[in-house]
Amino acid sequence: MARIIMHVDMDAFFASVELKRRPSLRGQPVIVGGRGDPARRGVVSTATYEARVFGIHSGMALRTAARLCPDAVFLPVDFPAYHEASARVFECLAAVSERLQPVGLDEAYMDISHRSDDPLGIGRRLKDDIHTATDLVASVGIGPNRLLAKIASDLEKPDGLTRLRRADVPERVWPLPVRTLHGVGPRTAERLAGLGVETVGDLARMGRDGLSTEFSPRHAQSLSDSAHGIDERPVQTERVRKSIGRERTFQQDCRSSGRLDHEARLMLDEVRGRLTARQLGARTVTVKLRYRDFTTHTRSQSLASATDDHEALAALVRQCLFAHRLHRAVRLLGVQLSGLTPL
DNA sequence: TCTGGGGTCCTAGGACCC
DNA sequence: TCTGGGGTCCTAGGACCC
Repeated sequence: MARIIMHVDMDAFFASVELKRRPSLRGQPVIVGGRGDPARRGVVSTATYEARVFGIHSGMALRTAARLCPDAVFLPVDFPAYHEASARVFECLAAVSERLQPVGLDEAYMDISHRSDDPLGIGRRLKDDIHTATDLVASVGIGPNRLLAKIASDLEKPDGLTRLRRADVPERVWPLPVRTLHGVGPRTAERLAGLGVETVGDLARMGRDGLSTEFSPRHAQSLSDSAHGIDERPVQTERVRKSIGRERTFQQDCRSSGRLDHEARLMLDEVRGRLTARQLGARTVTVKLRYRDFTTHTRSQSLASATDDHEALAALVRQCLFAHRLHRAVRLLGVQLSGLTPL
C-alpha cells in the first residue's frame, strides 16, 4: 500500500506565541532570540514575516539582525511558554495519527497511510483544530514520503496546505534551489555549485555517477534519490536518546583555566541531574572547546561501563580539559555524556 | 570584536581480534 | 619473516537540523 505522509510545521512558532501575549506588537518586525538583547552574543531563533522582509532569518547573529532592521522588537526566548503551546499542538496531532514523529517543538511527521479519508481534508481539519486550540497557524504538507511532505509544507507557507505527488517533482520541485532538500546545507550546496548544480533539477540530471566524483558513494546516492523525490525513511515514533550535553558561549572569551574547570564542573552537575532523572548511566565524556576563530576541538574519555558516579565522571572531564592544554581564549565550553545505558 | 544550544548521523584512521 | 581480509570499538571532526 502506498504511504501517505503528512508534515506539519508551525508558522514562525516562537514569535507567534510571543505575539499572542503581546498583541500590540502585531504587524511589527519581531525577533525572538538569545536573551533578547542584540548587544549580547546570541542568534535569531524565529522572526516574524515582517522582520524576514529585511533579510532576517533564524541562525543569524542578533547583532547583525539589529543592523539590518534597527526598528525590530527583540524578545528573549521563553522555552517554558513554547513547550506549553507545543503540548497543545501535539494533542491535535495525536488525534490524527498515533504514528507521529516530533521534530523539535514546532514540527512533526505523521504517517496517515491507514486513513481512508481524503488527505487534504484531514490536513484542513487539523489546521482548524490547531487554530482553535492555540490561536496559532500551521502549514501542512502531504506527500508519498517525508522528503516530499516536508517540501510541500514549505511551498505555500504561511498558512499553507499542499500536496505533492511523485509525478509533481519535475514541475514543482526541480526549479527549487538544492538547499530546499533536507540534508543539503551550506557546505554541500557550495560543493554542488562547484559542479554547476544550483537547482534540484540540476542535481537530478547529474545523477549518482556524476556526483560520485565529489561525494562518498552513500552521499551521492542519497543526493540523487532526494532529487528524484525518493525517500524510504519511515516515520519514527520512538527514538532512543544517544547523548545528553550542555554547552555555553561566554559573553567574553575566557582565558582562565580555573574558571573553565569550575564551569565544566557546573555543567557536569546539570547534565548529571538530567541523567539521573532519566535513570541513565553514561560511559563516555566529551569536552568541547571553541575558540575565537571558530575552530572547535573535542576530547573524549570512556569508562569500561556506564556509571552515574559523579566523581568518576568529573575525573574524566578534568582529564579531557587538561588534554586540551588551554593556551587560547575559549569562546565556548561544552560537556557531553554519551554511551547512555539504563541503570 | 557576525555566528546559541540542543541534538543526530557519517566518515576515517588506528587498535585489536579472529 | 611476510602476508591476507573482515569486523568492531574508540576517538576526532565535520555536516546538518530545529
